Amino acid sequence: MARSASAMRGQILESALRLFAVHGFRGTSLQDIASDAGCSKASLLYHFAGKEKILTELLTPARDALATLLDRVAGLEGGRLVEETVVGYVDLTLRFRREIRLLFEDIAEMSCHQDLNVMELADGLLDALAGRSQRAPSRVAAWMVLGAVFITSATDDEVAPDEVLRAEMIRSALRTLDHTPS
Amino acid sequence: MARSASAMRGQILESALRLFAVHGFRGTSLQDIASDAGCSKASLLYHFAGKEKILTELLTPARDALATLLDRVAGLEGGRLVEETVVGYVDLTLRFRREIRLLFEDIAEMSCHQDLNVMELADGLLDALAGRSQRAPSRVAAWMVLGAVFITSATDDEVAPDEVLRAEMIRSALRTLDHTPS
DNA sequence: ACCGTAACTGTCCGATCGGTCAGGACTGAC
DNA sequence: GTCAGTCCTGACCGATCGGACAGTTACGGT
Repeated sequence: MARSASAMRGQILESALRLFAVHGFRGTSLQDIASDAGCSKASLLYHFAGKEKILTELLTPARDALATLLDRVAGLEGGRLVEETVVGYVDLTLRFRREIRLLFEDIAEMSCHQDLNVMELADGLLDALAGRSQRAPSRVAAWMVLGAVFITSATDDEVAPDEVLRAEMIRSALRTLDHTPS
Repeated sequence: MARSASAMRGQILESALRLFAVHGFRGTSLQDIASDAGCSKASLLYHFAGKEKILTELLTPARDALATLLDRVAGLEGGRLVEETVVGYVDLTLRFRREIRLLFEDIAEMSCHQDLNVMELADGLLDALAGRSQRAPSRVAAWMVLGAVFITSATDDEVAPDEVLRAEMIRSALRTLDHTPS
């Protein structure tokens, strides 16, 4: 029995992060976390005020890191601003990969579980976007376009009128893919 | 009372799509849908074998449209392939905007509900990525980079080694933002 | 040795949710 | 009129989940 407060807390957070990243937040019960961490459910609620507080504590470091990045680039402008922001943001997402994954797991599980097998189609789309290339740069760029268009289309309409949004999404996507217009 | 089978079914699907897009799939109960559609929960389960079947029927048109697109570009290659795929994919996401939104609502709700207010930070990040510009093209491109990096970092590691992934994400993101390296 | 306190647990609870079921209401065919 | 079949419902059920609480165990200071 981990008789140190911080030891058990750490164990709980570790188990929660792993389980959340596999089954999603809503798909993981307190009992699941407790079993994995090797303690009782009541012990969870002794260390954390509630299930959401566990998630909060899990995501706080990422939030703080993002805030720090924004502070750092606050004084910059022009090319330096964009470059520093992009590099910082990429590094940040890679560092907090598991945290981001847990946010997506609910979607992934939802898309797969149905009879409609979306994953197979996503592979085909990825292939086409990469121009059937298997090279890593092409694959990465294809993934980025897939995610970019997907998220942007879910954006509030107020960002841009539909026609502008459409045109810019297409142009930006082609730029991402390093596609020189014919 | 809609005494026609198809009328009630349509009403249920419409209510479900709207509620799912606001509260997410898991955040919407059968009772919620029934109340909104103006029928009993039991009536839902008369028309649909289960909650998941409602989601399936809601997402099937989008799935089919994607499959059709992939079929259409199956014979193409090179520049034509990429262009057709991008345009088709963008049009498709815009057409099924609400369906996509429902997939993201679980994430959005999770990110907002906490004390950690991520949305405010996301605004700041968007601003920086857009180089503080308020022009629609810059804003759209910034949104795309935000989504692209976010999703790609959650990707399976097998797509590319971390260092390659990092370098390509940065380069692709800067291309997306139409940023000419200094 | 004693005691206060932190760490931990078993047990119970209310709420909610997805789903079942027997039966009522309506409609069209004959 | 009646009968079959579709449409719809109220009531109920089992399971699960997040959370509350009283009580127990272990430990550190004195």
